[in-house]
Amino acid sequence: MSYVTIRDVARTAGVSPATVSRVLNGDDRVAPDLRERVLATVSSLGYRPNHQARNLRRQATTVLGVIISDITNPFFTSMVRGVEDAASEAGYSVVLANADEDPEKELSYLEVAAAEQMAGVLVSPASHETRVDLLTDRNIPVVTVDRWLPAVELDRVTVDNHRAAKDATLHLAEQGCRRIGLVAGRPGTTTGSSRLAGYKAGLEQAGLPLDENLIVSGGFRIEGGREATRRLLNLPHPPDGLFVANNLMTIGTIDTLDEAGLRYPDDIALVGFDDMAPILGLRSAITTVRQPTYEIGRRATDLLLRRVRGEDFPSRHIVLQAELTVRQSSQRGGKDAAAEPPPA
Amino acid sequence: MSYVTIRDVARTAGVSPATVSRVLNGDDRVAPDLRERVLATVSSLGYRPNHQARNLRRQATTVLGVIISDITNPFFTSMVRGVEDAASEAGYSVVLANADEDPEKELSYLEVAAAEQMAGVLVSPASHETRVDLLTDRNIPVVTVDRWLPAVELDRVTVDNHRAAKDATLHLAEQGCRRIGLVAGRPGTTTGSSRLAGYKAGLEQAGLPLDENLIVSGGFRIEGGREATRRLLNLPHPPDGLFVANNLMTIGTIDTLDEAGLRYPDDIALVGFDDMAPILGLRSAITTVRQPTYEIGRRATDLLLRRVRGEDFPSRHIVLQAELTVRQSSQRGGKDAAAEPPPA
DNA sequence: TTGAAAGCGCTAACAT
DNA sequence: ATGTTAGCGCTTTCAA
Repeated sequence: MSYVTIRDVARTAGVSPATVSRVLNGDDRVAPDLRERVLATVSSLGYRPNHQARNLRRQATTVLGVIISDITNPFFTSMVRGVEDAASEAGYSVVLANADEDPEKELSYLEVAAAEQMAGVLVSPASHETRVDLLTDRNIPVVTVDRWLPAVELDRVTVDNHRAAKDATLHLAEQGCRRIGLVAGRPGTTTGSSRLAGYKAGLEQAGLPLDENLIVSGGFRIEGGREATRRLLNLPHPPDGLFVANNLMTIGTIDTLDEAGLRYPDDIALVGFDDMAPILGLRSAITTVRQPTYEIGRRATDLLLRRVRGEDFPSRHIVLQAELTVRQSSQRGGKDAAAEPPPA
Repeated sequence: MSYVTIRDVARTAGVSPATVSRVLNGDDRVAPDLRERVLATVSSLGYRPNHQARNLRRQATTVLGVIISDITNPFFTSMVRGVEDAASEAGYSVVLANADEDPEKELSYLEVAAAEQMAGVLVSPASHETRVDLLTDRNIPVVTVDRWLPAVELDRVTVDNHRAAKDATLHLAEQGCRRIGLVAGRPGTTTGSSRLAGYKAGLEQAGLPLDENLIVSGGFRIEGGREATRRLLNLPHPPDGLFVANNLMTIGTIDTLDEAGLRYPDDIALVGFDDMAPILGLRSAITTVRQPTYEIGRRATDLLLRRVRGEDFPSRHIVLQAELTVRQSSQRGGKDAAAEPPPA
């Protein structure tokens, strides 16, 4: 209401609004003296451009949206670093929205992104029903990260969840586990089902029987991990190894094992998915499948920016590799396993 | 370009744009049959309002910004939950920006917030020089959270850092520590200096001498905590107790202590600031000062929304209490201290 | 109760 | 090289 507009600058500098606009947008053909005068006026008046107006006129923004399924998960916050670096190099800014694994919240943020005409959006879908069409219908490019939508043909960046889960399962089998339990992820997400499928493939390749009782979902949340682990421990034939399908659930699992007085790997071997910043990798020494989180963010953003710039190409599926990092929690029988007991 | 505007709806429904606008904004005085027709057309055409245009006209948005100083810090992500709940109840959406403790990044997000004309902004300032004037000059309400700006009179929500740090220090003294080290926070933040001051006050009250060598800054980051702890351990007279001024640094400290083969509380008593989601409180059993993160987010947002709605009142300083939660890492001499050694 | 018209701040086509 | 003008999509007086 009472702030400086491009008109004010123009009047004060004694030029037309168009000239001010040109200077501000780096248009070459403006006389040096005028440019000088405009710039001086801009800073003396403290002029700040109004993006809403600019965007409305240009029909384009330089803001990228990231709709995250759970902001308390370090996987995403670490990924965001990669997004921000890639975006800021290209002159875009990034705003985040937290869907909190709630399809309704997610929907409302998709609507915000559409209504705000964001230049492009990165989504980690909370379900298979995620309404990305709200964006694509408006020609707003979308790239899915981490998870993807089977029903929609879109660019995506993921890790090879199937292989990683199979590796983890095989590793447990190699350590001598015969009954490997799975604390599974959220049903209705591709990560959840790929890791489940990889687990099954691992069992098969190891020649171990599949026991459905050994599979319990923890919904990718800490509390879910806790409950799922309790259920598994209370089984008539409890597992001798555990593969936990994400980092948050691993926290819940560790806590439950401690509660039950079970030690890993001695009483039960343990492999998690995703590091927890450096935390899980620390003194807890949990074997985990490590994802290249920063890289995921960068690659997804690079892809998104190409779409934003109007490039047209068949949809790309970038699949990065996740690596099993073996630490103490899964190493059985080795004399090193209990070599360095953490302080009480 | 090729999407549905209010004009299209108007034309198709056989009314004027003004009428469509009225229906969409819940204006009473529209004939029921027209309202009916408009609504039907809106959904059949798949019309979505363009916020940029609306905001430009109204000179107001319903988006709140949160500029976070470090998104990988669970303190902030947990706080954001409170922000989102309070905002969505009031019909506002929330976008986050990560300043990453970098004043330049922070500045660029302040500019984004101003240019996007956000309704209000929550800021946790990265330094004392944070340019909130970019917002306040445009009459965009700002509330600072966690940290505040001494040079600017603004609403703020913080915890009583001085008292909390004093309590932590006194607790260590009571456990028999005579040389209490401080892994201090970022200089140039109020949290950093309040916790430092509280530490000094605690020493004084405990009758312990102040030794400047025992104070090393870790800049609120994991790596900083690691380095600061190393420096403290290498002192000619190393500390027998450690107060670490935030959660990320506590991770670094724990790691360094482990590396050095030092056990806590046996070799050195340890108190951290902020829980790390539930992680630090888990089997690591670190004594911490716990902040009411969710509450901080809620209260700050409630305050911000009152300003957004135009309420005028003297600037409020809400100070919440942080509580010392005593766990094993600081309890010396007690027989319980090493009762439950975590599994290797 | 409804419509016509103006204008939010900016940019871009057109004119000079 | 610079200015004039129109208009992005929407809301809101004002008039009818």
